[in-house]
Amino acid sequence: MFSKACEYGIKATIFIAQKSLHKTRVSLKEIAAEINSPEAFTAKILQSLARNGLVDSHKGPTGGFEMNRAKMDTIKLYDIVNAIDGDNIFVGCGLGLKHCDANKPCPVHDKFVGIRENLTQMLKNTTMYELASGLDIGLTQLKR
Amino acid sequence: MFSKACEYGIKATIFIAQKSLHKTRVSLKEIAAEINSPEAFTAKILQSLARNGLVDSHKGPTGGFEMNRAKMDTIKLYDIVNAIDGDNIFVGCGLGLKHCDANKPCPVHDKFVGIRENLTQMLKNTTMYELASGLDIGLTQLKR
DNA sequence: ATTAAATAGGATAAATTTGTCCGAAATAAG
DNA sequence: CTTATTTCGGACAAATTTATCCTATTTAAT
Repeated sequence: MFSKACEYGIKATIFIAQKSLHKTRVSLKEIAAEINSPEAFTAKILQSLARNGLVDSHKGPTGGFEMNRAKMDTIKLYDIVNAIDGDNIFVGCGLGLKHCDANKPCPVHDKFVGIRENLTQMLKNTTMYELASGLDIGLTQLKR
Repeated sequence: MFSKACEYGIKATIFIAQKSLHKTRVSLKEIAAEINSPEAFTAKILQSLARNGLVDSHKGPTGGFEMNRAKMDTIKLYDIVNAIDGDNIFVGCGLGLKHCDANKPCPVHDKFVGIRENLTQMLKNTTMYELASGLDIGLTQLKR
């Protein structure tokens, strides 16, 4: 459903947010170890998220990644997915047609409308804070 | 959501089924032209679907692909997707974890359960006949 | 039998995604 | 100021997906 890059990006962001709940900055190394992802590849994804303002990064010793509480409430899962995989999953045709809509639908158009809407709304309604909290209290996991 | 191969496979199968409604066999060339797909690549996909018994193929002059009415009613969109892309989209973890379930859920597990179930049920409930009919009466399209 | 038309299948190539390497830039601390 | 630590960013490499090419096999028709 999501690209590998997006999976890593989501997991990394949730972990960063969880640590930020405790005012702790995390390094790339810690992140990659925690979410079990290739370090250099994860770095690329985090750079992109940082450039897009979805996480904050700091260079130098004691540097690393963090996310303030305001962002945790503002930024939705949707924003992470959209930043990494783009909006094709939200708006594109299920069969890859360029011009597919209610007027000129592909054979699966109507079948997909509802599911896509559910997915989009779910992602748009899910805050990073919510995901970080669940992880923080041990309700959810990022490994295995 | 689906791989390119899967998109081509779905479109090709629907077209084959539609033509079979009129007892007409279609060649690879016609299929690729109709669904706007690379011919040789489409051939690979159709070979695989034929090996799996999802479409019937015939060699030689007047040969081509077809699907009898019984299969149209039996075979679901689910079967096509499963044959080409496998079952990861139906059963795999949204974040790619190997061991993610209700007991040890990833942060998005609960959020995805419903959506995934909707998708699976929809694909399992959609027959090739239904899709072929919609195309046949001009309600849907495979191009553009 | 011969021919032509069609799918089957192996080998290969191109494109994209995933992953690695290394030097540059920033910055905290002594 | 120097050093060590960390992210940044470009170039490169590997793996996977997508796409092509060519020959073999099957089969209908003459």
